[in-house]
Amino acid sequence: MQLRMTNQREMILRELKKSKKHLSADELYERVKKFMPRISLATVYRNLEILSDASMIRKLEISGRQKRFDSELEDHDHIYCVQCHRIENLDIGDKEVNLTEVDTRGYAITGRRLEVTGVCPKCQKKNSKKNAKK
Amino acid sequence: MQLRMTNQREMILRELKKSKKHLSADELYERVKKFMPRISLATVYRNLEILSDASMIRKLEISGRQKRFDSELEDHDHIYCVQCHRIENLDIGDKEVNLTEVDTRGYAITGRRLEVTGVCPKCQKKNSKKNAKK
DNA sequence: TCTCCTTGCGATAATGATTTCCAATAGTAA
DNA sequence: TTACTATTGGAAATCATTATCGCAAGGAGA
Repeated sequence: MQLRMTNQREMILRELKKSKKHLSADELYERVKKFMPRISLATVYRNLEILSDASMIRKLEISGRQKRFDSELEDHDHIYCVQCHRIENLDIGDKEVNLTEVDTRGYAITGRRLEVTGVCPKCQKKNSKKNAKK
Repeated sequence: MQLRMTNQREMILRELKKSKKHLSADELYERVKKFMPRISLATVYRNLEILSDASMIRKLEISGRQKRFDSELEDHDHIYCVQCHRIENLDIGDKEVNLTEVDTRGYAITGRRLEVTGVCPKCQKKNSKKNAKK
């Protein structure tokens, strides 16, 4: 099957790259709709799937209900707020675990990442306000 | 609120511990149903939520659509088959990244895990058969 | 024991995210 | 132009999960 770079597809890719964040399909839909008011949410889903199959973007299978997509193709690590579900990149420098020393149970490794969970500064602030009220 | 250890709750906990795998709610439902044919899927969901709130089990927020649950409470690492969605534990020994040396962006850290993705031995075998046919 | 109150149950409806279906449209190649 | 195929928008369907509801069960206290 031959891929066509349609306007919709191009716009989706462009907006994802522009944001530099880990957007969900409907967040991206809201952004793209500003330029293409008639685009369908199904088109966004469809193209995110196609683009990640074609390795032009990356699908993050982390964190709860919604999938998130990333225009950064390199493996990198994430920190994830358990409260507001924000995901941010984590720079751990050269401290990564050397997998060659680990028993990987016969798997053919395709990727790796460190997922750290926690409460982000914003939610911490929110929580301390709440607790003060009580 | 006072927790009662009902038969259903006990059975769910027992089956999860017995399996030593990372089961989804409906997989667990199928197992428990063998002993309690009248149990409701809602009860399984409800109790998995309650048990993980009570820190008696752990909810894994990884891998695709379904949540998975684990009776192992300690933080540990996983390897995940991108093809059949199997999850297994990964023992990386003492080679873990020391987070105190990492900029965690002001997050209050609650957990961490290394996620390695790959193709499991079974799927590799399946794939080589397929390719041979072609 | 009887009564009140709370917790938990099973069945089912509702929800939210994602996927599929389908008829219409738009690129592409001869 | 014509024929073919990929892609679209919109709506319906699906899948996992959660909420609701009426009822049963398990104390606690009179």
